[in-house]
Amino acid sequence: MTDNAIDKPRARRALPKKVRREQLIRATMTCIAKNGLSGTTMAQVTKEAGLSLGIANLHFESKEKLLIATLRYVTDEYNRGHAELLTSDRYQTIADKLEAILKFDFSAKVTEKKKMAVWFAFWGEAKSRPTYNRICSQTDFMAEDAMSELFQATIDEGRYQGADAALLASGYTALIDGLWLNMLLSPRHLNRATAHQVARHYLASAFPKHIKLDT
Amino acid sequence: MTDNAIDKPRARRALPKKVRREQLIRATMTCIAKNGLSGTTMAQVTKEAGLSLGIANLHFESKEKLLIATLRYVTDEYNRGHAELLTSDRYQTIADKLEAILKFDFSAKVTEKKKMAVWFAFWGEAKSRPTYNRICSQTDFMAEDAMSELFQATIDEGRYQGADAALLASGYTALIDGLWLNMLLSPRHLNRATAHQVARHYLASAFPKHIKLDT
Amino acid sequence: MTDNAIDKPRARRALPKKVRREQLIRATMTCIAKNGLSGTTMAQVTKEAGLSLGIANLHFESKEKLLIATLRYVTDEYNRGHAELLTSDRYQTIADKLEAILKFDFSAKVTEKKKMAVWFAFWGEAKSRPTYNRICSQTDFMAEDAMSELFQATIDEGRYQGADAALLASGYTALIDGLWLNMLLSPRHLNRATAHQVARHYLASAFPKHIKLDT
Amino acid sequence: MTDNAIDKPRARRALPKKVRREQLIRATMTCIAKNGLSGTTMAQVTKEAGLSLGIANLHFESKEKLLIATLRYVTDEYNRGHAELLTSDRYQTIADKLEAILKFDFSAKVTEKKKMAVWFAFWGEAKSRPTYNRICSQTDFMAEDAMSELFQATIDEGRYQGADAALLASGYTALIDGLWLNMLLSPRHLNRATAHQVARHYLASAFPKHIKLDT
DNA sequence: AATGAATGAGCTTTCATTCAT
DNA sequence: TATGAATGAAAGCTCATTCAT
Repeated sequence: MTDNAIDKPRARRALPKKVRREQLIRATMTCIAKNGLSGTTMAQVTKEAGLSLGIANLHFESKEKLLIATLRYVTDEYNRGHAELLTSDRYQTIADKLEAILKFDFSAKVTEKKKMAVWFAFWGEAKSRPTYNRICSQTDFMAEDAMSELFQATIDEGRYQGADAALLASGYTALIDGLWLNMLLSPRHLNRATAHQVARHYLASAFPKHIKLDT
Repeated sequence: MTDNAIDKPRARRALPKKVRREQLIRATMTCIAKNGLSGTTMAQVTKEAGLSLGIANLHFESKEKLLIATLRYVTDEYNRGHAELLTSDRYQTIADKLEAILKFDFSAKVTEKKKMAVWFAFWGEAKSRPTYNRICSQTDFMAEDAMSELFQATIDEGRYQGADAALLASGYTALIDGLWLNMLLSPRHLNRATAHQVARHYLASAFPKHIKLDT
Repeated sequence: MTDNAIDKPRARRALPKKVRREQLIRATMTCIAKNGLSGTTMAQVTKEAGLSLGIANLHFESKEKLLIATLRYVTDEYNRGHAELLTSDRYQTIADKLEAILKFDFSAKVTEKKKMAVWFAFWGEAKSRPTYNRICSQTDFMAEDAMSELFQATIDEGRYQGADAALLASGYTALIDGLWLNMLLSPRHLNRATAHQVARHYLASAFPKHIKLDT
Repeated sequence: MTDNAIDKPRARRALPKKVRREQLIRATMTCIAKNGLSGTTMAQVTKEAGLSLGIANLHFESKEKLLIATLRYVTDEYNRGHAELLTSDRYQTIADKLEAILKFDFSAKVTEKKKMAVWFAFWGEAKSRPTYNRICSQTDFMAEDAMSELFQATIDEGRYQGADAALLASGYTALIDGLWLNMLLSPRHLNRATAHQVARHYLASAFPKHIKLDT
């Protein structure tokens, strides 16, 4: 109702499907952040988008599909960013890559309130919704697997005795999830900088030769 | 004694009330775990409890209050257990206490699926529901504060150079939250034993003199 | 909205399920007669019954089930009446029974406008709705079979040469259906008495020894 | 000739219009047969016709008008065929004409499933839709009147004592309607040949000198 | 003349809540 | 205290119709 409703009065302008879809997904994100998953109605979403009630069903068939598209929008973005970063040859050293990951995981884009709100709203329902669970879990698995590989390379390079890449990756993933959750719900108590530092500590204590505490 | 005799008539009426409330709260937990927060209806809950539809409103006034009572039931139990453990003089050493905390946080009782499902269901909605947020956050804060104190004592005792108790507590809390979340949603991928081990690693790497890896 | 809404203002009186169901079915019949099948809405039906909107779904689960219950109410009544008549030992002779059938098929109760309207409303949709088709067809089949038997007995008794009971029954059923349809839609052009006479002619020309034209 | 040359530019525009209308009407018939009257949507009809959604409103103004045009298409065709047949001087004798009527009423063209489905779909709603009723009834009246005349001629010619042309016509019309209905809804139980035979019996028993049973 | 994205009234359905019993 | 039939606001969805292109 605020940002997106630029040309409200009788827009009636046919826009490309992709544009409308994104418009609606963004409105959905705003509504979920504001009112939660169950508190989000089609009427709200379309009003937020400055469009008519029927449009959401026209482009997404059902509320459920709109919600899933919204979740996918957020997870895909993360997955893409994460994968790009890990496969990029921009980073000369493993240490650089680890730093980049940390930076990415606590970047403004990734930790945008709206996105994290969407993320956790779905996670909260995931126990009873296999589809949500699948999408959320898959994102976690992919990230964890990728991190596990990177950690193994780090261990090999640094000759860290007795370090277990899989276990460390499991911990890193959980730590990130937990930090995001706490940042989202108690931003005054845990801000981005602190959360970043906490995660850095985790890596620094595992890979002291690669990650230093003072940035 | 006379106390009992006097109280009995009252107790007869008072006890059932408490029993009914707990009966309904337990049914609510089951329903939330099965159908999610928004998918839980008064009809389901009362059926699950084997009671009549009207009873829930009679004892809790509204669905919202029943839900909050259910959340409180879970968080209170954790808080009580956690506080008891930390203030107990059962544990001779700090190391024992740290071990006890780990054991507690991954005990069968605390990580019971039903309870964690309730926990995260409310967390998912917390962004848009101040009341839920308050209850969930408060639990986290209390735990984190207590852990911070314990970690400080550990640091003092172990003369861990440059260790930051608050930061470690922040990380521990986030890690626990993240591990619970992953245990709940991907139990096949992360079981209790592994999660426990991951958390132990975290503490072991921070306090190597107190926590050893091989248990 | 007229007949049934006797105690409209806040009835709130819990009535036996059977009573409510019949109340709703009768209201549905009225609405179908007035507005057609597709023109009948839950809001109309419940208003007609003088009840609240939600009540229909409470007692019938869905609109579709209410409609089917309404159809069944009409067909069952006909089936029961027809079967009773044919198995009754009230009638001394076959001729009496044939007369009774005629009388029944054009009785005020059977040819009540509301009922015939319901009947044909469903018949009109039956082509695309297997459930409607099944119920309507079954009613026709049962009547036709019963008539075929009765006609055979008539033929045997009257020694009507070359008469085919099945064919006559097929014709009688079709004739009745067609007469009802025309009575319903053009009551000024075809009234009950005339329709009755037309059917009587049909039987009289087939079984002149049993049925006479002048009644 | 010059006529053609002049008309062509006009014809080019005029013809497509008529073609489009018929194209849409045929698509509507298919949809009604498949999905019923209420189940037929503009989107379906235009898709079935392979045209764009907006086109139906362009050519028919509203769905209601398209539906009525479709009904008229079917009834007009019947009316025209019936009238042509009755006024034709192709038939030498009254008996021939009666035979021709029978043949026509059970011809493949008239009893085409799609057409009968349309017919009865409208009949089912006719009780609550005066326009539908008028069109359906008028068709019946016209046929009945014409048959009444023909039957009178038959009676006169055959000197059938006590026969009532109007009553017989009323019965014939109802019988045809009923047979069509049963053919449509239970084709396995009543096929065209049998229905034809039933109707033949009706005429044969009324006019034995004109219509014989063995064809 | 043709398109199809956009609109929004109107429908069925759900369900927290009420209250006569 | 307990019941569950009854209520009605609010939700998702459908679809005839409109109109910029």
